[in-house]
Amino acid sequence: MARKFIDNPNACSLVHTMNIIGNKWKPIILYLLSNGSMRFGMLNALIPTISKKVLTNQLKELENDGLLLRQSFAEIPPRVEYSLTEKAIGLLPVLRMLSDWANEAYPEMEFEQCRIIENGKKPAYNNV
Amino acid sequence: MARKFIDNPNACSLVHTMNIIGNKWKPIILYLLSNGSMRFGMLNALIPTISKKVLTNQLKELENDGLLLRQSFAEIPPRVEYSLTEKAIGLLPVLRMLSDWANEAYPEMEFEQCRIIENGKKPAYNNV
DNA sequence: AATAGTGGTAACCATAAAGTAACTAATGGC
DNA sequence: GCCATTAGTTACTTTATGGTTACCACTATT
Repeated sequence: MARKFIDNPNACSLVHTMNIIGNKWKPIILYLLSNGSMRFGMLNALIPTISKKVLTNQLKELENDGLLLRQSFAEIPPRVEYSLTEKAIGLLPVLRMLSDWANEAYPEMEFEQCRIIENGKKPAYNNV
Repeated sequence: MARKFIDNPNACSLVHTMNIIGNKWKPIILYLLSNGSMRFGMLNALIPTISKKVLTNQLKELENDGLLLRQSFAEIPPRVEYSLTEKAIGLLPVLRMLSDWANEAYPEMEFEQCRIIENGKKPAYNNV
């Protein structure tokens, strides 16, 4: 009877990290918040290809995982500010390394602007 | 008329990296290959919760992105060895940081063994 | 003659993730 | 009275991802 799990502590913490940040939008969100807090609408403007529904959802998950602080102000119209927690700040150098790696490993690519999914097709990444 | 792309070089190379390794299986595969080459069947045994179809597919994508070398030997029964390229080796310290981060950020968790999806439910990560 | 062993592939199905459009609450300004 | 504003939510549809089972090729062994 075969094992039904991965039996390796390092692989497992890696899996855990990837479960938290390893998707299409979360690293971008964290990166954009690295210079300070930002409102929902601003995040949506900087990532124009994400839908509001999904952005809401990603922010909620990041908050639940302890990476984001959500501050809601009792104003009309509403104002909500998102900022990084200490946990997330500890991740920033790693994110930086991930992006540096792409620049080194794929020097022929120019990462000026990127589309994130256009018309439901891959590539999720595309130079413009 | 709104932008349809993300206008930030650092975010874009980050997106690119995550498109390459930011999914459920790829970081594990790379990690397992960090000690040397390995056969298809061995990878499958060490990641018992992945299906052959998906493993094949992930290996193919990693090969296409220049992270894996695939060596097929003309033997019966067949033997195929996968190993990391230089590009992938450059990624290992980053993977290590990702896993270290999880250990620091979530000290209450014990990453001994993990299940990767059970019965189609999250959590994708689960202590046993 | 049947079976085991390896690294797949094909057809088909289930689930998860993401997208779209319309809608809401509460207030200020015209 | 009407519209704009913001941060969402809801219901519904589409796309992507992953899983299951069966099958293949080729040889050695029983």
